[in-house]
Amino acid sequence: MNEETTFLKAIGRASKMLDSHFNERISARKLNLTRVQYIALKIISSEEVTSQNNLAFLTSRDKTSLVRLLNTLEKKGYITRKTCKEDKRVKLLSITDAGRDELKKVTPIMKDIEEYLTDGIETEELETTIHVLNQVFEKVKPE
Amino acid sequence: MNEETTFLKAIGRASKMLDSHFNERISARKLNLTRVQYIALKIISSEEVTSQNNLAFLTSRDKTSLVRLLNTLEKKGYITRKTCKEDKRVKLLSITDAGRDELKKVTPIMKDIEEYLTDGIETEELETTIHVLNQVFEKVKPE
DNA sequence: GTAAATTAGGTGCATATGCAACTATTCTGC
DNA sequence: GCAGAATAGTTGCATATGCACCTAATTTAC
Repeated sequence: MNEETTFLKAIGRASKMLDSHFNERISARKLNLTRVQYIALKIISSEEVTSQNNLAFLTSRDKTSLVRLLNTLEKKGYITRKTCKEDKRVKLLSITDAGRDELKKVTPIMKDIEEYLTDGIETEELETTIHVLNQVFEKVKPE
Repeated sequence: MNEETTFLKAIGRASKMLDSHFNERISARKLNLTRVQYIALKIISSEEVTSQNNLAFLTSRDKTSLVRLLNTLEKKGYITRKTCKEDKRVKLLSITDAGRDELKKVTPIMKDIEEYLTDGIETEELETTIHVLNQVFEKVKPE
């Protein structure tokens, strides 16, 4: 075994499997959202007003990544972009009814996955894990 | 806060930050390996013989993803592909001297990152976290 | 022993990601 | 009040990823 990279490997593998598992469940139900699209759409639906840059910050992604992600969501008819009147550089994002419908279908799947993956793990172990992972995030997060 | 997705969110964010942090360190040193390229190259260097399909299995990735990853590594001169004599469908992968040199430069960076990220975390907490993450992996891994 | 199934590797297509460089707009310093 | 700095969004380029489908080689089933 590779002692010095056990921790990084564990994080990377778990994250990768989580993604695969999500995609499997989504495509099995013939739904139409990737994991990142889900994350973005959920934030857009819950925020009062969101700019693309703000969304990039909230998802810890480069703004260029968001541009293309939002192009896809817009093409699917799940969001709209509207130029802000006060600052014409800014585009305000909002979710459409179709987007809200899709979100309503995908959200319980996320919940199922969380339940499935955490089943059999002690509450205390789970809390420790979340705590440690959040420490990792805090240590290297931007800003 | 979003109670039902705390665990998944923590995994996703930590993994994402880990990747960003790796890329920052690599580009700061003007090195020439992405994280996935590093993972693949390391396996190729440590295995006696490796086929592309085996590497896809070992990295939990689709074989098409590996094809293109290996194209890149081959173009960089870090690996070679050789058709297997016993089974002409198979291509055997091996690392070149240039690949070994690059690997030698990147490996300590991975070690540094692991040390940096785990610094200040109790050994017991760390073990719990690795254990929990590996359970997640085992639950949803392929095969 | 040959046809059918399986396997290894590969392409085409769609999505995701980040860096560098760009445009348009707004802010700031003087 | 205008020049230069900063900011929001965008495009070009390179890499990564997986699915559907393809070709070539091997295995199997009869």
